[in-house]
Amino acid sequence: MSRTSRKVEILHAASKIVSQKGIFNLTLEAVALEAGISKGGLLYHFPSKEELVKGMVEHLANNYREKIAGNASMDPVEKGKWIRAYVDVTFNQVYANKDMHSGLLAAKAVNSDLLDPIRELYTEWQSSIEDDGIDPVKATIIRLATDGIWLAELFDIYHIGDEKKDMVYKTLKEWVDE
Amino acid sequence: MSRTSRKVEILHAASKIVSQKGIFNLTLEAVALEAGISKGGLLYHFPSKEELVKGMVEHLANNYREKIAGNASMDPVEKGKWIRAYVDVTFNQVYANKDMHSGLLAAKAVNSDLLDPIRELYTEWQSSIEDDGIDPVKATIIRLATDGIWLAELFDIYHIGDEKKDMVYKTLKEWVDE
DNA sequence: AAAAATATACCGTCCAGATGGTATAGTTAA
DNA sequence: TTAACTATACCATCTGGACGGTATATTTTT
Repeated sequence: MSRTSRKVEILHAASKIVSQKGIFNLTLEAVALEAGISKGGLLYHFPSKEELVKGMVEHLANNYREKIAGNASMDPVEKGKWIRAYVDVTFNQVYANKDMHSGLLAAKAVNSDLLDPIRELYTEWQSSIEDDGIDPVKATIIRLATDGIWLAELFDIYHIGDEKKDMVYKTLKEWVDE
Repeated sequence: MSRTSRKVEILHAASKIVSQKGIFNLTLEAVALEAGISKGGLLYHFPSKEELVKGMVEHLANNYREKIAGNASMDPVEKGKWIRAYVDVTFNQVYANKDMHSGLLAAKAVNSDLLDPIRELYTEWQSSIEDDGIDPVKATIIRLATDGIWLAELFDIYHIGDEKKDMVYKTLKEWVDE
């Protein structure tokens, strides 16, 4: 247990650095400092920077997958449960999204192959969503719009206001049930 | 003329490096090599790496703005012309999109403030789109879905197939005219 | 018009500092 | 005692960018 939790602590420290100071400041020393550990200790857990980023991506991919699957499995209505889960989780889980932001940025910068777990996630979700009993094009557009919100937030290029965000959220959910 | 075109050549070289080799390989030496210039010559045109990235962002922001404005101004129908222009340009201008990708990634990595011109772009577009004679929530969702496509492509996390992309495109444009 | 001065557009080298990673010695817990 | 974990010292490499030059075009002065 101690091993696992230490690792997770380190991953959180790494995420924090990426989101607050940018990818270029994701140095081993900075991560060690933020995690309250020595550089040697950090390298004991993650033998290279690439392994560290790989760990970030895998961790967040697993979390996200579980969260969406859990949400879908608790939905009383079968039709459209996956797209509803995707929309709900993505709109409302702000904290998890920030992890996603950091992981994506770090992986894209360090080595694009590290994004594979996320690609798998998306492939899974896309097929669940298309096989969800509602019009697949409409479902895809709903998913894309949801992605548009969090990806624009990731880059800080456009932050939708709270009221407008709410209206978009409601409209998208209505479309699922139409 | 020679000054301007040299600068643009350098910016293209920088974009190419970012898109092909990632942000960590955007070094002054690599850009100089790709642009067929010496490091000293590069630094003559862009006195620091930050200035180089700033140049990338400003260049692509201006190009994009002109392209969308041009498209909107040539639309015979007033109602919905901005959202139509946004959808058309974003779906169809693949080359310009790649520049956008590189510029965003570089700016986000080097210094978030460099993204300001892109933020302005989005603010302008958003207000044009909302003041375009069609339901603003619907228009916003159409824009978000469009963003979702190119931002997912930016990260290589999800590439929509051509036929599906076409169907999404058609559906979005129908919604504009409904 | 000739000479002098200045500006523009480059080039290649050098270096301090930062960084990823190794080696190694020490500590704690089972 | 052993395995899990931590801390420190160290090294080789890379990078931004400062710097000193060169060549050519343009302007100013005489």
